[in-house]
Amino acid sequence: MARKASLSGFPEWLPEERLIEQHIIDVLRRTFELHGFSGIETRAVETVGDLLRKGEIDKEVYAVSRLQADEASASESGLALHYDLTVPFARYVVENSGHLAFPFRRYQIQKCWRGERPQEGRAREFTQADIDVVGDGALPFRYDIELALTVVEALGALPIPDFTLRINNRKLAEGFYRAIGLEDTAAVLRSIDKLEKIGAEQVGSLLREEVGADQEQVRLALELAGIRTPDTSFVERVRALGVSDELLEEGLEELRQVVAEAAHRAPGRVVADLSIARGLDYYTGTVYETVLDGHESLGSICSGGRYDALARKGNRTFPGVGLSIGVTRIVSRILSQGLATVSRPVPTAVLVTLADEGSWSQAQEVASALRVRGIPAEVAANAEKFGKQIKFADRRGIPFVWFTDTEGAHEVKDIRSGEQHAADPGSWLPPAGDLRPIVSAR
RNA sequence: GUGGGUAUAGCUCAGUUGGCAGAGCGCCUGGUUGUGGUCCAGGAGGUCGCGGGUUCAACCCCCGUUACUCACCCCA
Repeated sequence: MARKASLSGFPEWLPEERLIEQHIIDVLRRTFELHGFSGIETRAVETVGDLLRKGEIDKEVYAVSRLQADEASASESGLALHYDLTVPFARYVVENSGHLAFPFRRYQIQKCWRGERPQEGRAREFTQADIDVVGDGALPFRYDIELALTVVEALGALPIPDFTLRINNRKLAEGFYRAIGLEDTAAVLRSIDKLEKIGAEQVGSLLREEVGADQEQVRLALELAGIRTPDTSFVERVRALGVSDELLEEGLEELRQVVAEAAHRAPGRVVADLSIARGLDYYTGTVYETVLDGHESLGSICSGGRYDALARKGNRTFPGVGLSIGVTRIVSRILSQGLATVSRPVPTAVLVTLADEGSWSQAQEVASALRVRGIPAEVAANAEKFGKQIKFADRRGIPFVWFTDTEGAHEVKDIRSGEQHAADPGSWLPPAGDLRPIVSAR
């Protein structure tokens, strides 16, 4: 279950829990690199000016300053911890544009900080795993498809339940709402975004109150948002609403391409969901959101989209498309619901015991001989009774105990089965499943 | 920021009308004198979140406070 942290919202895991988190980070990194994304790390702080440029909510941002602040440290003033990885990446692209080859694809797995009220799945300090592709001036639409397929593969390799990647397109939504006379698309999207949570009727009231929509506009908006298909059949259903608009058509075609290819390459994992809005207003095309099936209340575990101007430098613009995976959100749910298990809680595979106090050095040689072949081993610190040394291993979940008698004969015991036999430190290997802790879905 | 809940042993939790601080699990020791786990016997372990108040007497009642937690908001 989810453990209390000493400070709410700043989770700290036990070793066996951390093994699960590390496994997830390892899987994501491996998948991203298989798809050719380069890893980068950006500093923890940005200037407040850079962070707020995207119009985020400033009260969530943690400011950073020295306790003994003085005027001389003006260059350090106005620093704050980043609350996502997109804004720092945008700055990084601008600063290093001369050294990067575009389109540039990168992954970035780092802590982020937001000063909000914590709950399960929402921490103040959390890890995000981002992938983005950014172009110089233009970025082929095809990347919108590729990014979706990459995260589907990455999430599919994690010890989590089935998930659904829901995809929509901002052009489609904006074109549609504009065509039916709803000009404040941002406000419309904010209301539509609540559809799953509060239901169609309440959203209808919201639309009437917030944007002054009439009966017919509410009907059409709700009809559109109610469309959810695992294939390209959403296109006909949108057309059947009888609304025509140039931007709407463009969005329809883009979404059709993404869903067609995704349905082909990752069947069952992707749906066109025209209710997906995404709060952030810098998205300009494809938008993604991912929920764990049966864990919808947890919220999105992976979301993102296309932005025409991730960054600007002089008269150059850098369009991008990217997704963020909420590592901490996923880990906290895995732990609270026991969705995954680890085969043992420590890295150690073998405890090398001591027959007497004088054999410590010899035991270290045994351990070294094992480590050379990649077998994690540790040596007992004292020549306690064997019963105690075995118990030491048992409590920690170390599966094997090594004995060397005074004549130098070696034996290894599997303390789960109790089996014990002669073994050679230079050639013995544990079963493959016991070499390292293994994380698996329950 | 708004509203609800909780706080007692390492962990999970009892604690009656206000009357000596409890259980299970875990831990330590011994039985078993250098091969654990089961069993038996014994043992250690507490600022009852913190600060006030009422009372002969407070874990219990009252006030305040802090932390945790759930929901709203928002999001990964």
